[in-house]
Parts: sequence; structure tokens; C-alpha cells
Amino acid sequence: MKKKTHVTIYDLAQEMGVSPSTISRALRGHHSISHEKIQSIIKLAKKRNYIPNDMAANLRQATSNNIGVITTWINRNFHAQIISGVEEEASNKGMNVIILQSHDRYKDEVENAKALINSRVSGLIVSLAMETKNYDHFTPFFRNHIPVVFVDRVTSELECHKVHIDNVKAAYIATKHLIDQGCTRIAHLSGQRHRENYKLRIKGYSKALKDHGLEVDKKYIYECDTKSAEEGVFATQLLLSLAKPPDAIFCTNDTMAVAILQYCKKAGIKVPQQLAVMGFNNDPITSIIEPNLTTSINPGFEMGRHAARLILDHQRLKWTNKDFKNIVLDTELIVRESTKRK
Amino acid sequence: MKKKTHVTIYDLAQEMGVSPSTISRALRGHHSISHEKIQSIIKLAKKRNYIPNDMAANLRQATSNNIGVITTWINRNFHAQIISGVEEEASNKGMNVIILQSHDRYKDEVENAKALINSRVSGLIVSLAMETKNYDHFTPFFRNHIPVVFVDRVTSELECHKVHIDNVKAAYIATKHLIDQGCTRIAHLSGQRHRENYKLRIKGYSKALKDHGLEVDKKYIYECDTKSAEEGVFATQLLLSLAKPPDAIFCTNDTMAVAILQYCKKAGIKVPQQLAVMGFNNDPITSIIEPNLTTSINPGFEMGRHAARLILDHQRLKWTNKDFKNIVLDTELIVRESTKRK
DNA sequence: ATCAACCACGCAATCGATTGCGTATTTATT
DNA sequence: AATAAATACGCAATCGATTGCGTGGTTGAT
Repeated sequence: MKKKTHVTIYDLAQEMGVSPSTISRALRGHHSISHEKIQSIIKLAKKRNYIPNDMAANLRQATSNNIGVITTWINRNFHAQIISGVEEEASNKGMNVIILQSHDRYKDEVENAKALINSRVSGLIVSLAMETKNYDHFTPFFRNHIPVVFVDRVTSELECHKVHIDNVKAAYIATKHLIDQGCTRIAHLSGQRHRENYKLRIKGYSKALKDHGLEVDKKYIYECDTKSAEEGVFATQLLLSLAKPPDAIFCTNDTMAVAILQYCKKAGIKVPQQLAVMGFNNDPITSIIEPNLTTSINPGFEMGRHAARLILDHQRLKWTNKDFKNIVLDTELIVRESTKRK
Repeated sequence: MKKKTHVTIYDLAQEMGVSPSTISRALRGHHSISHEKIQSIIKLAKKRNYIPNDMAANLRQATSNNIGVITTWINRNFHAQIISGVEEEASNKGMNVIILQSHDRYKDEVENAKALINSRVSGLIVSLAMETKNYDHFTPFFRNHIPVVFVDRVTSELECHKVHIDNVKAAYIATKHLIDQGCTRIAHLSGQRHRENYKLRIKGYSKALKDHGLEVDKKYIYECDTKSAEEGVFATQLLLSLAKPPDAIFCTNDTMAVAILQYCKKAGIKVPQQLAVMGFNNDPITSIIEPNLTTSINPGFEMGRHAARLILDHQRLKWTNKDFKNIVLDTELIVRESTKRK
């Protein structure tokens, strides 16, 4: 006995005594099908529990209704925000979102890219892994005219859509705030410099120092690997053991900054008097930790929405591979107690 | 001019002078193709940047290599953990994860279910929306033998795979802890009772009270709608304005508990002496807020892994629709300062 | 020498929906 | 009245990979 499978338009066609084309057209409301026929076909489809097979349709149309997302860690607030934004924008246009995580590893990112191109996503949204220095795994997308959007973790080595913040400016403003509070030995816990975000933040940080007559001391810049709580504390201990320990630490994420605050509490270091601490991203924890953490808004959710919209627009408006959008979103410094010295 | 599209096995076949079948078999390492031919085909495929079209393969094989996930809010820590677990387990078996959020709305959940059945996911993982009381939108999955796994937010109205914790026990242990600390008027901020998790927690809470000679006062049980920070504070204010205000509040999530701690600080209410506060889920914030929040571990990541594994096993072992697994994971009470009265 | 068992591969159908082109019947236009 | 245009639908190819069945050619066993 043949295994019973899903009901198809052929089944409906046979039962109605019309052709499959008519069923297909009726179900999509094609104008050349009479109104009554459309109604009765819809009725029959419901009755027979007909379920359209998107795969078949997509194959035929050489498209797909899903957007691929490669992120580093889904369970980090900032990235969850991005995904949430993408999903929100995509799903109300009938698009599905396929999510893969790279765990900040190059190898995983390559695997993910391969999986997504194989499944013929109609667009790709990527937040680059920390490790990634080579971008060849994205060329199949370009070659096949599949739009790629980088969010937050972008690269200037590739020409394509980008959604990010002005990292130089954000870091400059953050650093300037510390200077304004009277800090003179400001350290910076950054990410690895080859990842542009961090390079740019170092740039903004450095520029702010120079602009205000402070020298940039390399010993004060620590390039983190994982940017984990542990690493933040480790780096802080290292910095505080210097001959001239810093009187402020500007962290490139909130996780480290919060960990430092906790460490300071244990170690009896007064924040912000002895050490001003500043984070980045505006995670929910920043307004819960005591003292509250000064940080900068990094609009993950909005980034996600914009990224998804770019994919959608790329399709809809049939952009060529030259119409690359570069969307720069606003950030904002949120001043809280961890840096208020005055 | 014909628009240039992806390279297919037909293109490769033509160039090699063999049939498409041979290409297909070679690429999948079929034994009936000679070893040298396999090698040269692989080489050619690489040279021509051949990209397999999973959609075509899936269509033919009446399967798909993606798992659908319907969650409530991606950007809530607990749910992000679940998704992360699913992705982790799925992706190293070559499966992709499609994520949709219901925002705790019934209507969205129905839409999501429809989208996922249309895209022919090979399995569905669901954490039910708060609003959902009717489960008919899942019957297409059952009818088509697509495995469905409920995680955390399960329902007893449907027979299928489930991954959750023992909510009665967890709530019992939590409540007992408060009793042990000398609390006698223990309130409970719950979710809507029709969602089983919350009903069961209310049950465990009530049982603990009764078992220890305390009466269950309905005024002390508040069923939250959104379980947001605001709602938590609102409910607390309500409870504290009672003739006999509670001396402990057991919240069904950490968000509310943390908000209450913050409120208490402002309002000058001493925690835990005047009011003991307890959360649920063990979000990262719980160990950051001061005083640290007592809570219960809710193993989201592990739940996600188990759920994905069930889908995978269901496929691999060709389970029938009767082999339903009910996985109950361990929880653990994490006692911290917010309830330590002794 | 003979029959079985492989080996290496091709043919053509198949998965389910879409769509360009063609046809036959009406309706509208001038 | 004659041509144009719209209506209502069917035929068959198509998207790209998979696979049951079939066919010659080898190898091995008895």
C-alpha cells in the first residue's frame, strides 16, 4: 500500500475535476479563475486539510521564504535582541528566520554559511565571529546574488549592506565622559583588534585621550579574547597591579564591567572614586547592579529590524549588487553611578 | 539571454559526460560509483562552485532538514537558553533551526504553526504562549506524523513529547524554604492558571503551606498577565496594602522578583526581614542584584538540547506516534540573601 | 564452462507547485 | 458586423536532486 502522504493540488484537482493549474491559481487568487470556482476550491482545500508545500513552490520559483542569521551566541542579550528584531520584521512579511550560532569560531561560521547557502536562504544576516579574518565563505552568496547584511560586527573588507553604530564616536563620547569626571588614567578593555568594532572603539578612545591632552598608554589597552566576566576580572587585576594603576576602566561590554564592579566590591575598591567603571551595550543588568553601571546604548533590536528590512527591500526592489546600504544607528551614553565622580 | 542561475548536477553531468544520477550518487559517496570517478566529480564540483540545492533534495525525499521552534520571546533569557540548546544539538546533526516568536499571543502562535507546517519542518518544538487554550493548530503536525515536543510550557491536553521540570516539586521546595525561614504569610505571584506550569506551581506552593499548618489564602495568590517588572511591583503594592500583608513573596519568575527587590529598596522595606523575596529561573541577574536573589534553577539550555534530541531520535528511530517521551529535568533551589532570615 | 554476484552507471519517473502559451467562449467597442 | 479584449481554464515543461529498475561487463566459485 502506498504510504499516505500530504494532500496535494493534484488530489484536489482530481476531486474537483479541474486541472492542477487551476487549483494553484485559485489558491493564490489569480484573476483568471472565476470567483465561484475559487470559493469552492478553497472550501475543498480546507475540507481535505490541504497544506501547501512551500518547498515545492520555492524550488519552482528559485527562491525561498527564509532568511538566514548567523550570530555568535543566541543567549547573549545583545544578540538575542538582534535576532528578535529580525524575526519581528521578517515574520510579518511571511518570512521565516533560520538561526545558527558560530560561538565566535571561524570554523563554525564557515559551516553555518555553507548550510545556509545550501538551503537557499533568500538573504543572510551575519554578526561576525571574533575569530573570523577570512571572508571567502561569503562569496557564494555574492556570486548568486543573495543579499548579505552585516550587523554590529561588520568588516570593511567586503562591500555589502551594513547595519552598525559609529563605534569611534561612541567610544569617544564614553571616554570623554570619564575625562570630564576627572579621570586621567583611563584603561580600556577591548576585544581583539582585528575585529573592526573593537579597533574603532580603541580609535575613539585614543582620540578622546589625545584631544584632551592625555597620553595613550598601550599598557592600558587590554584586548580580550572571550570578553567574559572572568577575563574582565583578570584584566582588571593585571591593570591594578601596574606601577600606575588606572583610575577608570572603559569596558567594551557590560558583562566584564559588571564583573569588575562585583570584584571591586569584594576587593574593597571604591567605585567610582578609586576606579570608575563603564560598560557598553546597555544590558538589563546595568541598571540592576549597584552601583548602577554607566554604559552606552547599542540598539540590537533596531539593528535586527533594519537588517531584515534590507533583505526584504533588496528582494522587493531588485537591487543590484551595487546598491549597498550602510546604516549607522544612534547610540547614547547612559550615565549612572559607576562613573559619577562629581 | 537566460538568466544565469546556480550550477546544478545537470551542468556537471554534461561537462563530465556522465548522467546526473552518477553525479548525485558520487557526491553522496554512493558505493556503486568508482572511486576515481567520485574524486574527479568532487573536484569538478568544487571547480564549478557547485552548491547542492537542499530544497530540491528535501522535496524529493519528502523531508526537510530543519526544525521549527515556536517560543514566546527570544530576548528573554530563559527562552534564549532553550533556543541555544536546540541550535547546539540540531546543528551538529546537520539540521537548521527556524525560530518564530508568539509574543505569548494565541493568534501569533497559530500563524507560526501554519508557517512551519507549510515549510515542512521535520519537527516542531513549542513553548506555549500564555494565551493559548486551544491546541487545534497542532493537529496538522500529528496528522502528518511530524513530531512535536513541548518544552517548559507544556499541556496535558495533548499526548506528545514533553520536556519540563516538576513544577509542583520545585514550588513546594521553594515554599518550604520560606516556611523554614520563619515566614508565615507567604504570597505567590504566579502566571495565569490555565497555563499548566503556573497551576502546578500554585499546587506545590499550596501543598507546602498545608503540609506545614499554614492556610492557603486566595488573596495571597496573584495571577499575573505579563509577568513583567511593572506588574510584579504593582502586585506587590497591592499585597502590601492588605490588612495582613505578606512577609514573603514567591515569584514565578526572576524579572518580577528583581523588580520587587528594587522597589523594596526605594520604599524602605527591609529584605528579607520584612519581606522575603524569591524568584524562579536563575537568570544571571539574580546573582547580581543586591541582596542576591534566592531562586530555582530552570534548565533552559538542557531543555532545548533534550527537545532537539527527541526530534532527531523520533526521525532516526522512526518512532510511532505512541512512543511519547516525557522528560522531567531536575531543578535546584539556590538559596541567597533575599530569603535568608536565619 | 556456467551461473551467481558484483560493479559501474544510465533511464526515466518522481517530489509538488508554478507558469508560459494556447484555446474556446463571452463581452465590449466602434 | 467585425475586431479587440477579457474571461476561464488546460497542457506540459520546469525547478534540481533522488532512486527503482535495468543493462552490459567482470570476477569468482564450482
